[in-house]
Amino acid sequence: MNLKELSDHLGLSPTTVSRALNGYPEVSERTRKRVEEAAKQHNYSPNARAKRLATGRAMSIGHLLPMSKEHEMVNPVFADFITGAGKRYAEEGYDLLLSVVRDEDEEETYRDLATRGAVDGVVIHGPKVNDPRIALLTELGLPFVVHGRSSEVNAGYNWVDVNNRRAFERATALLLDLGHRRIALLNGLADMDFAARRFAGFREALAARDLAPEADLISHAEMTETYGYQRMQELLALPAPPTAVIVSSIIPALGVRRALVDAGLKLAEDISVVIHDDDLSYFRNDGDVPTYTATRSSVREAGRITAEMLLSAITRGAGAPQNILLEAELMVGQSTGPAPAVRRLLNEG
Amino acid sequence: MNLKELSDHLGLSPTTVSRALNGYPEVSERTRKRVEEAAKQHNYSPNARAKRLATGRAMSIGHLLPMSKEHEMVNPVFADFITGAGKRYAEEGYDLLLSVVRDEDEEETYRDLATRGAVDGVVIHGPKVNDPRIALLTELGLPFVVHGRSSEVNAGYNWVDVNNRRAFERATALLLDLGHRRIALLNGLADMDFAARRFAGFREALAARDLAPEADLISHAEMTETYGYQRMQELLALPAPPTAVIVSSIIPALGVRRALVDAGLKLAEDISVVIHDDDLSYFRNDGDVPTYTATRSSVREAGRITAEMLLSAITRGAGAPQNILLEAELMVGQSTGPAPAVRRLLNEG
DNA sequence: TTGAAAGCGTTACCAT
DNA sequence: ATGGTAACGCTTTCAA
Repeated sequence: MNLKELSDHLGLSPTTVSRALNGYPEVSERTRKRVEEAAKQHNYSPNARAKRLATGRAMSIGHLLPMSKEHEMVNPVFADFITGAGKRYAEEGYDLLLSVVRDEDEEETYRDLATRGAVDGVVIHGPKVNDPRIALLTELGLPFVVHGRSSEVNAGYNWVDVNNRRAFERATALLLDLGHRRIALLNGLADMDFAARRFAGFREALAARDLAPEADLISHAEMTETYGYQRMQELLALPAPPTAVIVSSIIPALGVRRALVDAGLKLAEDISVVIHDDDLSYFRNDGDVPTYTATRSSVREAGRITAEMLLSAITRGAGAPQNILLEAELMVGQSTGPAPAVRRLLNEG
Repeated sequence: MNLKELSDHLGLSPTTVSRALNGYPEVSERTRKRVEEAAKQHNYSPNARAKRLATGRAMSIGHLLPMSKEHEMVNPVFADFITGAGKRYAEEGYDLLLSVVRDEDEEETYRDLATRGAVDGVVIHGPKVNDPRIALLTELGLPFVVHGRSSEVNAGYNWVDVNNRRAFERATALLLDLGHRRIALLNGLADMDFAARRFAGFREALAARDLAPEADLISHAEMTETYGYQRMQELLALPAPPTAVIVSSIIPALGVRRALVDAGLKLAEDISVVIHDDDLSYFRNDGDVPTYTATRSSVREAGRITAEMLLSAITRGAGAPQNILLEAELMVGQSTGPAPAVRRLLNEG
């Protein structure tokens, strides 16, 4: 059933029926009631295709996941994020369009999306330190929000990010306070913005105590379990192994744990491990496993906030760029102990 | 730039330009060339909203993820699957619409999607043993493909599934051949179709040797690391613990490994572990970690195949239901050894 | 408060 | 081979 049929059936004009259904004030309460009931009864909802053409709005939001040729992994955080955002879209009658786009045809895909008018705005995932998509979308005039930031881009733009720098500064400071001096960092790929900010926080905590990061304790790579396993083995083989390790995600942390177990080492006693876990919700450990968890933020809530910001930019117009920085919650578990040498002193004293 | 402007610019009618761009045969080669060049130069692509209304097709496919109130976890396989499917859609000019729908407003969401005409077809994820969505979509006349199956639904419908039954039958048979008799199964939620089929394969392998599954060795739960950890501890505490364990996913398997390590047990020597891993691709272990891997299938390829089937159902009409059963590849690693008692015999002999 | 009619930007039918 | 025009199903402007 379409609008014309429904209005014929009611003995009203399509105009009035449309108005009644879209909450226009100039329609009488009596008519509105009648129309609404008839619509429900005949299971009518306006044809999305016609509505989109008539209003000039796509009523959909694009979520664009970058995927380079070498690194085909999709961030696990994504599923949770999209759940939160999708819910908000649904409330406002928007659809969520998902597109996995390879780096190489990035520009074409974005231009096409804009000129086709398939979306009213997009969310950018996985921003690099210097991400070309921001300039591109600005040029295209397509409203967007970045999930994360792109530090080397100077222009203003909308973003929602978690305070990665601060989270890693606090985690590092925690370990330093426990007496650790050789702290390893297993970070994500160096060109990812979140990884750069985490590294910055790490460096700042050290600098505050006049310490400098040691190159052989720092690594950047895609966050797989294998990475954690192999890297931890390398670290243990160093002349002076670290007494503590900060891991950028739960996935490589699983590998780290395996390497420690293989080496017969005990968490918190022989070595301290701090994990940052945007990802933890995915594992649903219910507070059980990694007791050595350090920080966590609600990924789903971030999705909701991002959606909110984008919808606002679309409906209420661009205005000044909006930025929201979410603070990660610090949780300290039993796998963070004093440095071995420190504990020896404590025991002796 | 829209069609009218482009055609004015070329001194042609919109009709001709549209035909040239859509590959109709009745347009002269010379004109087509001219039109194509002008379109590229002016960065013209037809407005998706207008096209959709004119053709009566949404040119988009919905992917519908169920999410119950209690179990908010999104299957990690999903990201890979959607990448494969999305690529195929893009090739055919279709957009991918993603919707996370809660069980409670399932019916309303589906009806709305159909009457709004927002999609030309949908892919159903995470089917239950008896999934009401199949009857609903059939009634709505919306083309669909199920990723997985719904065993207790008798009507025909399109599906793409991996041979879960066979994979678990083979895994179980492998362990039985190695001499194991007390084999535990850590399965997914009992009402999920994939879990039911895996259990069926497990039972069949036992039955083929006149063995029956033992209730205290079987468990069904959401596949978290915690589940693997706690369940493995329960199993080890049994009067007669299992000599082998089959785990339905890599996630709980990580918990199983942790429990074994905690208990001071060695894989393959003290206990055998077989993991089924649709999920493994996500971890990108590059053949390193779980050497105790049993089966694997290419999730991305499954996505592509599913997309292909749905597009065919949409464009070439419904026809007879299509079904594709993908075989899982069996890989046996070093963590599957003979049963402890068996090995003792071998050593003594 | 209601209705008629003009758009939205395509595609597709019918002429030429 | 090309063009005029209706149609797709809504929203929105202008009249009444």
